[in-house]
Amino acid sequence: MAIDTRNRILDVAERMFGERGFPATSLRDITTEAGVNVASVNYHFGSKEALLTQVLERRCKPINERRLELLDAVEARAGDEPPELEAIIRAFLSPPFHAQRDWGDKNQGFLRLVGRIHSETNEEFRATFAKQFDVVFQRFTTALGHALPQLDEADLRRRMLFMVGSMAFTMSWGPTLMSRGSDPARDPENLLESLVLYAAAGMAAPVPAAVPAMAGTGR
Amino acid sequence: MAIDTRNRILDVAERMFGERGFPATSLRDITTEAGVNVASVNYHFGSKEALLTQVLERRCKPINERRLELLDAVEARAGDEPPELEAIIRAFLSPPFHAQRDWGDKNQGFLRLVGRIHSETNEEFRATFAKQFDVVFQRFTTALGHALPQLDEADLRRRMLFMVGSMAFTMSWGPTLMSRGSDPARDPENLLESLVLYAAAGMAAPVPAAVPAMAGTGR
DNA sequence: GTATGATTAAAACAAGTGTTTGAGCACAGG
DNA sequence: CCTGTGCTCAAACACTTGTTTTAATCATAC
Repeated sequence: MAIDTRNRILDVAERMFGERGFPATSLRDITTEAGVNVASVNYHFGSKEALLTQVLERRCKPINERRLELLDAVEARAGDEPPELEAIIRAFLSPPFHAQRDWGDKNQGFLRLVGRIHSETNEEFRATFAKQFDVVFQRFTTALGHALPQLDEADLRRRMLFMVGSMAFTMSWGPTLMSRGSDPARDPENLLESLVLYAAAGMAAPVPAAVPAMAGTGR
Repeated sequence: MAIDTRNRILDVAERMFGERGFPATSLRDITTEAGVNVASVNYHFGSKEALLTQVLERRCKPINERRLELLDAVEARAGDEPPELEAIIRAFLSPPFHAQRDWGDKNQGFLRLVGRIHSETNEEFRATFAKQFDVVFQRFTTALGHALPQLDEADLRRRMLFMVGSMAFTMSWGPTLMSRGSDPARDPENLLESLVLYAAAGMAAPVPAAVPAMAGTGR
């Protein structure tokens, strides 16, 4: 019964944190819906924040492992050549989207949760959480740098920021905002393909002409 | 003194909502820092949520008005031709970035708040808030549709989602994440230019299922 | 001067928060 | 049988939340 309670809490917490956000979800909301006692959370996890950590780790670990797997494959296939831009981006973006598909619709709230992490937790927690992504981010930065040698490091970092932003936002609100559209727009696979193309084009955009801080834009 | 109290509450609330998020910020946090009584919030604004509305409106209204102004200018300059893609995107993206510059550093928290709105408020509030953007979104959708006739509506909407996502994420966390980088990376003007180029290239990316349109497409 | 209406202040309100407690249960191994 | 151990439960804990109340204060017009 113990492992069962644990998982029921994790499932409900994942969904509710995703739907309402972390601070706006109370432990009683979770435990009531899960049909367990309030004290179970502190018994099994220690605290509300520790519960959030567990919720995130359970899903993020396989996603990030998959990302690295795919990147390994891309780099192996490229040999000594610089790897293909679109393939790198797909290796980065597809695991979370496929996770959504694999876990079924009922767990789609998790992707919203990931999108929220960046804006709902305090700085310390985020720093801890970000460690899970350190190696992933490092590996992909290097790979993208090889595929886009014309970009300096600042440009590369900025564009990765843009890519992560569109990914996080899409995972958070894509399903909701697209729900009044046609069927294909809701299909995660189509959404992913669109995003890959968009990000690849953006990444490969011409480098800015290094504006000396005052070009037009008067106002 | 009344208007003074109001503004002091608005300023502190804007910053704190941006830094910690809406649910995580208590009225007592705000009023203590602002040096006013707790009851002032309910006296002057009615409720915590109404305060958030006021905070947002005070900043968003001029931003959206500026967006429409700039779009008008772009369309007027284009005449009967389809307007230039990059110009449309710049009309959409530059006002919030310039707002950051114009309001000074102490109000930079507001942009984080805007980025957070999409993830920290309940559905009803967001719907109310989104009305402020209805006309803006409609106008820009139309303009982008003219500049990118090869995109069907679903693709266009998806790519606008991506663009808004990278914008929101950048405004939320760009300054934080870039703070350990070099100086130019932190300059809002450079960040904006990078984002415009990135978004323009992404918007103009080849459509997935369509015939491989020849590079350039004349025009 | 006082009267009037707007603004502030301290205090209390009811409800909700995360967490802790200690009694109770089931069930293993002795 | 009894003794632990792992777990669940209702209750209470101390505290914070947004909001309301009531009285005091202020500026201003009569």
